[in-house]
Amino acid sequence: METGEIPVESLNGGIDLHSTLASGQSFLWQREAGGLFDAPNDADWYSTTIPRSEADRERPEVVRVRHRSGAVEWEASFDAHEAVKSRLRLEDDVPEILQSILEETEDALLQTAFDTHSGLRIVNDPAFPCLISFICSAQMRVARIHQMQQALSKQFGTSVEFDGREYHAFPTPTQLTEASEDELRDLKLGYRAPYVKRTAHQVVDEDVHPDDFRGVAYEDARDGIQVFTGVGDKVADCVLLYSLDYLEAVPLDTWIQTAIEEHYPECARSSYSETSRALRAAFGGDTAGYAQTYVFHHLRTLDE
DNA sequence: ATCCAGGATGTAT
DNA sequence: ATACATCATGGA
Repeated sequence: METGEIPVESLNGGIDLHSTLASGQSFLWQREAGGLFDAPNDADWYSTTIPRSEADRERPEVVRVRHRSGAVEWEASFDAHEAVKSRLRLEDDVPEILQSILEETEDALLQTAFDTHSGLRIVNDPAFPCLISFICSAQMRVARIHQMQQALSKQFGTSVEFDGREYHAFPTPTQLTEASEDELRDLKLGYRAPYVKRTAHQVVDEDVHPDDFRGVAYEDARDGIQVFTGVGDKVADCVLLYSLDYLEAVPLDTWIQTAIEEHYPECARSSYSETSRALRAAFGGDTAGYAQTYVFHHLRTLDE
């Protein structure tokens, strides 16, 4: 086992692992003790797997992290320093980003969301698992989306032992093509089962991968990634924001639509694309996704 | 029971 | 382009 720590407390605004990993951005982490959505304990470890390479079925790597005295501590099956920095976007200067957003829009909701959830960061998930996660997200609650991804991993992913425990990698595209629609429905994917199966086949048979859109102009990438079955504007934005490095993406889900009605009615337009442009501008442009993610998490947790 | 959850698809207009 | 029904599932 390799270990390390990455200082984050005063650097780039620190991190709240629970807010970051259980706020409906990523569905690929779990808590070592207890359910991901149970009340958090300060010293909890959060674990996930990392594909070793593009090749299918190679033994995946395992990493776990916790927040300790001003640092992210990690333990892993490999030297995970760069992977942890990348997966948690530890190089984002979050205070600078949030302050920059507030300079453009002096807004009580944003201010409250930023203050209430200090340490919330945007994640950087691997693209295919992120794509499947958000295809499954349609009309589903956060906890159940997470449950579905864990079920997919246990059923179809490669299992690997680390530090005496068994972990399950997210299935590769090929592994998912070998799942039948009925098997996917047995995992409670419902009508999303054929979307997942068809998307996996697109990756394998048509040689198109969500990573292919990395670097394409934002709106072109959002349109382009909708070639995958089950991906519309909103899911496309989630994949761009939480996996492909597009911090300007502002997924317009039901919570954000309500927020527009109640807080930003001047941003409402007749199409997703136009509303997205207006809200993106209101949320400070290039890093608008940070504002979106804070508002989403804030509104969704108001009753707690 | 009825409504809703990080919506998308197929079809008709 | 836009409007509508339809698609599973479980919790409130």
